[in-house]
Amino acid sequence: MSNLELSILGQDDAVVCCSPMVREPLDEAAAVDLARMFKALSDPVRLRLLSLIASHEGGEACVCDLTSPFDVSQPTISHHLKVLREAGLVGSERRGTWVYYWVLPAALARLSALLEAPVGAALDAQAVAVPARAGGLT
Amino acid sequence: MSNLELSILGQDDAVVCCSPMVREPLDEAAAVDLARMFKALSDPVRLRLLSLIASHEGGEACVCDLTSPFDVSQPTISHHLKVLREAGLVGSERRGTWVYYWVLPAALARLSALLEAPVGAALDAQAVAVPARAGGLT
DNA sequence: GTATTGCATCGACAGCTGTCGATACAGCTG
DNA sequence: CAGCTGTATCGACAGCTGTCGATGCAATAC
Repeated sequence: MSNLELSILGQDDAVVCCSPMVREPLDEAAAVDLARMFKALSDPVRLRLLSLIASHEGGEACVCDLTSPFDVSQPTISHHLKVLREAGLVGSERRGTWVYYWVLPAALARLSALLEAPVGAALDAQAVAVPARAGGLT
Repeated sequence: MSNLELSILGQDDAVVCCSPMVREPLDEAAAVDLARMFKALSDPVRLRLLSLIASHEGGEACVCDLTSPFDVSQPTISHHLKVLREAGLVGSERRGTWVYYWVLPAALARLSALLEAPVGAALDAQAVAVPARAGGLT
């Protein structure tokens, strides 16, 4: 990974943020970047981990809180947490004996905004699931 | 998969919808279900396909429009479209010679809502990325 | 009918992913 | 110091994923 995390975390340029993909096609670089984040969300254990962390008191949880709810081994949980961290979705820090994880809301917000459909246009498109205007496509 | 798609599409029960995972931990069933959708978004080609479809005139696009922008073969595009379809993210229909795909906004909205952080609470949590309350942890 | 075009499916294969047990490391306790 | 507990890393391995060329099927054109 090296400094890959930084490039992910430091993403404040508006290239991707706040421009739902419904508006204009994603360029390849943005797609690669976003796909990496979605891939981190593509596992049930990681999704539950994320929600456990996010919903935990204080917005953070130590690994000791995150291992028992699952049927998988501790190394596996540690692996999944690493994936979430390298995707820029969570932050972590050791405090004494325990390591704490917390969600990085900006990352979730970025993904959420991307998927956020401009309700007007998009819903119209679905309402006419079989658009009558097929004529314009020939 | 068989009729698995239906169970995804027919999801109007409020179990998952509109309850961001920040509020309460996801149960395993919901996590498995959502992970399947995120997995469909976890590939750069599929993300770009989705945005090409969504941003295309009329909210739909035929496969002929979707093959040329990529460096991968036509069977590969077809495969990715199948993944998106089976994840319940897009719909498709053959009309004459061409097959058209369109985005299912409800599915995107569901994922978007899930990731939508209750800005107040979550941002607080990040603001204190190194919480001052570490004292309670020793 | 045959030929052609658009798209899907098949079979194969390299590479990635999730999982485990074993082990190493960090920090507390005595 | 030694011992213990909480996490991370390592190495291995089965299974999944993305990709391809070849092929099949559907609809139009001739």
